[in-house]
Amino acid sequence: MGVTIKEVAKAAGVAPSTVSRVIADNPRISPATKKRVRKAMKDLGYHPNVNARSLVRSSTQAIGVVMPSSADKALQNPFFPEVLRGISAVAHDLEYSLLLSTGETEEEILEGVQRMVHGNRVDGVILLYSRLRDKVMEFLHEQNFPFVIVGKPNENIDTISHVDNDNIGASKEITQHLIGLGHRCIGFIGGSKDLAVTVDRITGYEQALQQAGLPIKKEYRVHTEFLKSGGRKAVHQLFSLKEPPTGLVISDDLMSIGVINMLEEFGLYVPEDVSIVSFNNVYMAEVTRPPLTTVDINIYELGAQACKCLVEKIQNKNEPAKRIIVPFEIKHRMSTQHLKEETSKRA
Amino acid sequence: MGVTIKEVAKAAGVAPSTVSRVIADNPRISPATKKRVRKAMKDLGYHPNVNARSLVRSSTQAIGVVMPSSADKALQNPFFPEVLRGISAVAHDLEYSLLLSTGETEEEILEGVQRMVHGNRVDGVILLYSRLRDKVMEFLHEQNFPFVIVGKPNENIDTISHVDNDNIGASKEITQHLIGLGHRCIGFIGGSKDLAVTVDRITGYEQALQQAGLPIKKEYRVHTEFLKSGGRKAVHQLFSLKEPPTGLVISDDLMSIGVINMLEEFGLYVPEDVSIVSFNNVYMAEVTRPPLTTVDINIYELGAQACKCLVEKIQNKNEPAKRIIVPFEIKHRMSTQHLKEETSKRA
DNA sequence: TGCAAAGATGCAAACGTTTGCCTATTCTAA
DNA sequence: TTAGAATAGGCAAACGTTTGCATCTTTGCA
Repeated sequence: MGVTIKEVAKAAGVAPSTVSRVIADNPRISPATKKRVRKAMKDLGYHPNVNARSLVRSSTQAIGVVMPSSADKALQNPFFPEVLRGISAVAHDLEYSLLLSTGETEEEILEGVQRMVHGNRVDGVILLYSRLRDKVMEFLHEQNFPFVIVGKPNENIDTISHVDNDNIGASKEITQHLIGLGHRCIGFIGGSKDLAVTVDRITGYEQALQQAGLPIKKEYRVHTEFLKSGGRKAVHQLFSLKEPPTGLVISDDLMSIGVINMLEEFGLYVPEDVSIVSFNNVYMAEVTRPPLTTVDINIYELGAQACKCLVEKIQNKNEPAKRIIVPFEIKHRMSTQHLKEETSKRA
Repeated sequence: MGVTIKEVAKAAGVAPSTVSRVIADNPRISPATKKRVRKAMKDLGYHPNVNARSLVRSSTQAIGVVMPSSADKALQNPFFPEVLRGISAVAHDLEYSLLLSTGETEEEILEGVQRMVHGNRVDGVILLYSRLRDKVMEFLHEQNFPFVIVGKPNENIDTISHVDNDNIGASKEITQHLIGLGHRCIGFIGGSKDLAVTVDRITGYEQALQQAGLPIKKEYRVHTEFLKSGGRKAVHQLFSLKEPPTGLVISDDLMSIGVINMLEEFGLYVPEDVSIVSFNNVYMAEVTRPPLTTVDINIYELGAQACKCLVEKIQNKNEPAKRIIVPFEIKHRMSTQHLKEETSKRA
């Protein structure tokens, strides 16, 4: 079907090996020959067969991208397209292909990844999530297969390359913002505690509280998958406390939108009644009502750096494990305001 | 590095070809031998090298998925993760891998696709968008390479397999819903007219208007990329008309959310002042305020069908071109209401 | 008992590259 | 003039499979 290197060789009157070297731009081939061969390639519409190449080089020019389980709605989070955009940009530059892997269950995902690495389909893998005792991560680690995590590994943090934000710092800073506005009762809403990112953001939140001499109350913390019925109940409880929070640190913009909606049902408005800050700065955060004060974690860069880092690791097997921290930036918008007098008196 | 078929053969005391046939579960191999070989495979931890296999079979078990240009924010639309989820599910079942392709510009995307097909990286391609005179589509079509479009091709509709909704019907039906609520002045807000989906939804909208004896006014139609500054201006204009619309058909849920926000700035509330219906039923539509009345186009199924259809085409080269219509369903929620008296008198 | 048919397995070529090593030609310099 | 280096290119093996065909056993049946 396709035209092969041999046909090009014949057309150009050289040996296949010469054509191969022309493709690789090997200096041992004279400029004149190169020109001739290139013409033949163009004339015949030649394109190298990557499978054959992969076979002998035992390296595909491809990297696997592993998404979290698609069972939950988390996948609908614009985080993923955006990080993919970053990965894709540098992959394209470096002439790498992207192999995607998802599945409904963790088991399915693991299968997919195993197919990828055992079958020699990819040279390395990017993990788009980081959860406690993750099978996929364990598998890659024990296979000693090149991979990098977007986020922060829960174990082996020094031997696993990862690119992350300073989530503790970011969370601390944005919580301080709330404190600076006079809030004293500040709640935290986040996803599963198995997610490293959740843990870090709680830590930062608590650090800020502590540093300001504010009490850390367990009942101010709610963990919910993604605003499903269970989530509603939790938020409802939070605002049924004798002393409900006046400020909320929320781990994700999309959650914020859900919470704002829910609060409105209770007759509570943002930012008049409760101030909200969150994370990620997805596009919706700008467009929603009110626009969200949120920390921009630079998702695109997260992806780009991860891809760059992975390729370095692939090309040099004993590149040391790296930890790359991409800077965040707080976007001040309309979802927070100074604590109102009456409410502050209440405290 | 990896263990090869030869080593397995040696371990099992058979020829490589026998091992190969065991992998393929060829009936010519006796059950006893199969068992022995399988044991050897397991013991040695054998996994076939897909590149070698692809080379001789000249078929990778992979399909390419082409996303639209990531330059605009459209990629942040949950449509894509969802359709990917559908594709991924059946791909996983059929043991196909997914190769992703995006790019900032159309040129970049085309490059990516060419690399995919020329390099023999994929057996077929799914296009996740359909726009007028699209280079990628033209390329695939003239190469006679197996592909299917999610959406509706603008040209060669009978020779290009595609899976789509009845967007004309859906749009007509949802517009009729608005009309049924007493609305007489109904606007349409959608994306680029180059997108087949936009055209269809306009058509349905106009059919409903016409059938109800309502005038079709050009000034009621606005096309905007995605709620950028230009979009704001257009919506502003729309509501500065002497007779502004009381109902809006919007081509995408995310747009709806933006529009609702914008209207609020003008002191207009949904659904009290203007009723809104839109398309897609993304998860946000349920959670936003007010919850959106929208047509559920069953995005997951769109993806699943596309993948299934593509694989059929791959496995049987002269499978005829198909057109698959997945049913829609209108989700009635809170973004519409009966036209208020005063307003209807105005007309 | 003999022989064809069926059953089970092996041989080797082929897929399209890359690359280590060899060869032939041209240069350089003593 | 010639040995040796430098330059340019070719040969053939190797990568790990699949598969058409050949081969060797059995088996069944007359």
